[in-house]
Amino acid sequence: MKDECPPDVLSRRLGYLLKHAYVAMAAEMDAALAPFRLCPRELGVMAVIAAACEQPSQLEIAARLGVDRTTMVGVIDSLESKGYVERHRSDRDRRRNVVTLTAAGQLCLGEAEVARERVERDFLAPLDETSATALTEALVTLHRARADTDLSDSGRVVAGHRAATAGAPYGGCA
Amino acid sequence: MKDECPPDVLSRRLGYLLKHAYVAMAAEMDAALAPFRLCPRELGVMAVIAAACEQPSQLEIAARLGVDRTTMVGVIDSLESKGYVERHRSDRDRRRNVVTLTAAGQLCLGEAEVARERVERDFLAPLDETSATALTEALVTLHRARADTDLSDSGRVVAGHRAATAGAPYGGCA
DNA sequence: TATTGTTATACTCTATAACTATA
DNA sequence: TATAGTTATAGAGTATAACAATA
Repeated sequence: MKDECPPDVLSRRLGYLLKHAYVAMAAEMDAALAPFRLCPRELGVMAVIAAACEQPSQLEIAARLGVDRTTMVGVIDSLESKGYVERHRSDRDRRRNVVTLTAAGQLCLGEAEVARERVERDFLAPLDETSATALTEALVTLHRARADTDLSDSGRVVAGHRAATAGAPYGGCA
Repeated sequence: MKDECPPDVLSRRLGYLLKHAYVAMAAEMDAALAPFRLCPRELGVMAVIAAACEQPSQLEIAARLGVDRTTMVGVIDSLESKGYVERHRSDRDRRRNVVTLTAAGQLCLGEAEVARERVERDFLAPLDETSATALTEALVTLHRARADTDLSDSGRVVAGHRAATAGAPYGGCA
């Protein structure tokens, strides 16, 4: 087991750090949500539904999460098969599928959100409170800055997102 | 275009923020490295080779980057086809493929690293210097904490990494 | 018997295009 | 003609298992 000469070629690179932070968080979130038969994306869908004033359609949910509408079909299928959501044809516009939480879905959402918050707390546990807050605030600032520039560039919030994620978790190689 | 009622159901969630920060960074890195015919992972491989005291084998490079040795074969194939690296059988142990940078590879690495640093600077541009430093330091702290616990848990640095990334960039749904 | 590199295979996730129905 | 949902297909990326050469 040989040690590296410069103690860290990679662990000072922002891309490397972000990637590994994200992967570690995703793994812990997957594990924490497994008892609820949910993945992080499904929890996100349910949270979006619960937070919306008017009941959102599949397309609106997809847009807010930055996923394709064809992908959303499967996510809703999965949630519906578990009894957490229901599809209803909109009366106003019969093309739209309005998605609502069932009672079981609302109950599950509440418990799963507690689990999610615990994962986030545990994840930040190695940091003191000042650093943890600074990290979160910095990420929020970066997220807002990116949302602004994306909007001014193309009018589409998720522009650039799709291309970057095409089957390539870490950035596809040639 | 309807606005959400609570201004941000998702953008206060740590998982969401980390995911989007990583995806945005990966997209910009991909674009910045494209002129060099490199992807971020390939740049990482070259950086690891350049930083190692003794010339590393494919397996050692793979271990340091946390990727499978079967995946490393293709990465080295790609770099070799571009003339950036060469494979040599180790004299000491003829099973090992020692990977070295070519002159073209060293030149390319130097220029690509400049591009990478520019991407990282641009990415942090929306933050003041204090926040940018705090973000980086927090990520380093979290990374080290995770490396420590992984080591004490199983003796394997990349434990948990593999399972989390199996074909599921954002955490696979059932 | 264990390790390194390699290949082949299967699986997951995503995007693209095409189809249906509604507007 | 355009939009919402759906389906089928193809593509990228990874892990798994099996194999050859070497230790």
